[in-house]
Amino acid sequence: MLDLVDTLKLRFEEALKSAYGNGSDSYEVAISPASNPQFGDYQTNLALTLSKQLKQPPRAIAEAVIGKVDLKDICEKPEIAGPGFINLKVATSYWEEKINAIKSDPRLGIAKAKHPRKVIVELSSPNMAKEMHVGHVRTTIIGDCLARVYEFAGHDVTRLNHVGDWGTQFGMLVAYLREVCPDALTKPDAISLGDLVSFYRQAKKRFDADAEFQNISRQEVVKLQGGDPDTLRAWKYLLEQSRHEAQIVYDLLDVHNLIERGESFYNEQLPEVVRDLQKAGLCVEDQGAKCVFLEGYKNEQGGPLPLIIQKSDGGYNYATSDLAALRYRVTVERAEEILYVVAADQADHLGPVYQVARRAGWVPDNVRIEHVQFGVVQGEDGKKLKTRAGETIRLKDLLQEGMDRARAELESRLAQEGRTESEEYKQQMARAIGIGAVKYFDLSLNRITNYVFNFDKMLSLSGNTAPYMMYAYVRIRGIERKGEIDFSKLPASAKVILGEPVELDLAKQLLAFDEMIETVTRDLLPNRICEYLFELSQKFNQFYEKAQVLSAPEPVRTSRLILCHLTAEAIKTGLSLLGISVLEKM
RNA sequence: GCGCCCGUAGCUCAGUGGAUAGAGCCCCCGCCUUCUAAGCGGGUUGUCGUUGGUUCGAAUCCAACCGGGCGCGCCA
Repeated sequence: MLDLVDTLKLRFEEALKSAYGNGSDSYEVAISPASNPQFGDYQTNLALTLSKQLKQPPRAIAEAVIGKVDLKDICEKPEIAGPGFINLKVATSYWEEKINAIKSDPRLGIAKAKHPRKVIVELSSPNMAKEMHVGHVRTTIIGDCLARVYEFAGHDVTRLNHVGDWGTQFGMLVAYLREVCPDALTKPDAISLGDLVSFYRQAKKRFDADAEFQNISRQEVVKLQGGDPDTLRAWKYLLEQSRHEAQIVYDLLDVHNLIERGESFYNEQLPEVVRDLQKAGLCVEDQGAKCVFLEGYKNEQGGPLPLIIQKSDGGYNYATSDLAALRYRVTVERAEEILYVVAADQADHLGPVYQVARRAGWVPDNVRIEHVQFGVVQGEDGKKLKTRAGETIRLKDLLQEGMDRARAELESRLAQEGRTESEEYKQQMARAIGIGAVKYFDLSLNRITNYVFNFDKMLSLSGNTAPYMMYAYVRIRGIERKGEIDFSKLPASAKVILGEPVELDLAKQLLAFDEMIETVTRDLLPNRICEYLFELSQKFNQFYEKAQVLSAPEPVRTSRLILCHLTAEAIKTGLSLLGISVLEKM
């Protein structure tokens, strides 16, 4: 109810002006949801905030403002409580009017953005020399979720997959394969990605131990960057393999429309980036490397800390390609908002990159650049999650285990209830529930904090989990089936009547959808969506217990059917923002 | 050593300037002749890491300290 909040704000600002005259124009009135339902729906603490400025006790201000404010068409009489809180209880007739206004709108009354922004979400970004592992799950899921929310809000969204497809890691791999498995570099399908991963490991080991091999690897990098056809072809085969494997994971996660634009894309722009920084007077040569010294960062001795943009050997590192990427996104693509969905441990890398880009004058002031950081996925030991053997966990395996566990649970449940479902539907259920549970668990936690990965908790079917939301949805579909009703064909003339408290609570929650969307685009916290959906599902389940739908007399029956319809749309839409699908039956 | 993030109920976590700090899990009790009980209702649980400070008001802002995670000059 963003419009209601705006209206309340305006009315209180007018009342303030009329009570205290000029000078009160500058008073910003904050309207917030009531801290406790017993106090009503909204509250304003303006009397407390302005007490000092107006040199009056809060309660006196509250009295004066209430005497002036006109809210008859919206609320019951405002009440003053405690030290000077003003509590507002919105009239049921007002809620009825609002819910009836959106009753046939699948967007729940939410308008698309008046001024769509060009938004780039950088997400996933796996290292193409390796398989995707558990470390990629958060960036992929959170990034996709934010992209979906921005799309829903009507913005122009690009999901950029900034893959690691360049630099030393590939030189090293090509050098190693040239030696032990030359076929891999000339035939597209000579090795599998699994082989590639073990080759990568061996190559890395060799690289760390063997100076001669390091030289050879660096030469391969130079060849690659210089466009040597042999090396380039080998590089392309490696990428093909890797891409194919990554696609399996993206399909499982239902993440689409990724635009792969890796580090290699910016290769040609790197010299320009350095020249730009030189022109801007930011570039300093130090110990043979080209650097930009940072503001607000110190090195270990407390001295100035540089961001190295060109190494002493003339090569470039990832700071340069990240600068090139940022410059390209802002100056060529004209992005107005760039979200970097990247782990929190990169804060000391991205902060300097943003700083240098701004100091170079590439980024207009109104462009929003955010490091959407997230914590580590930990094992039970509180360290980065690994297998018992100390290996990284493949993302594909992790998702498969989620589906397997969901499938097993489902089978035993169906057997217990003597139900039969088609194999196709069972697969669909196992996937929706298994993948949904993994995604939901991650998205329901505040992204900033680390979390301990726990399959049992993740796949638990009660509490704030995906299945709880999906089940509420299934219950609604059940009503539609049982009553042989088509929600989309309910009579246009029918009205929602909010007679019971459970109906009123449900309607209010439905009308809060727009506030949730706004919060998420502001704070970039997907857990707010989960919180909203959990409350919505709880309110629906309470409604379901206390308010019989199909057996109710008209016009209550149709009124409740409309509420069911709207709730189903809200859950479906909300889950779709998380990238989770709904089921007709469970 | 320096920097960033985190510390809230037995466990997992919400809550980032306002009223008596919330939810889920766990545990106990009650509710299926009625739209799927993967549900609903009721009950127990707190030095908000510690100590100071700012404020009419602090879990929330500031400082120091303690504990945990992560990172730190030419890998990405």
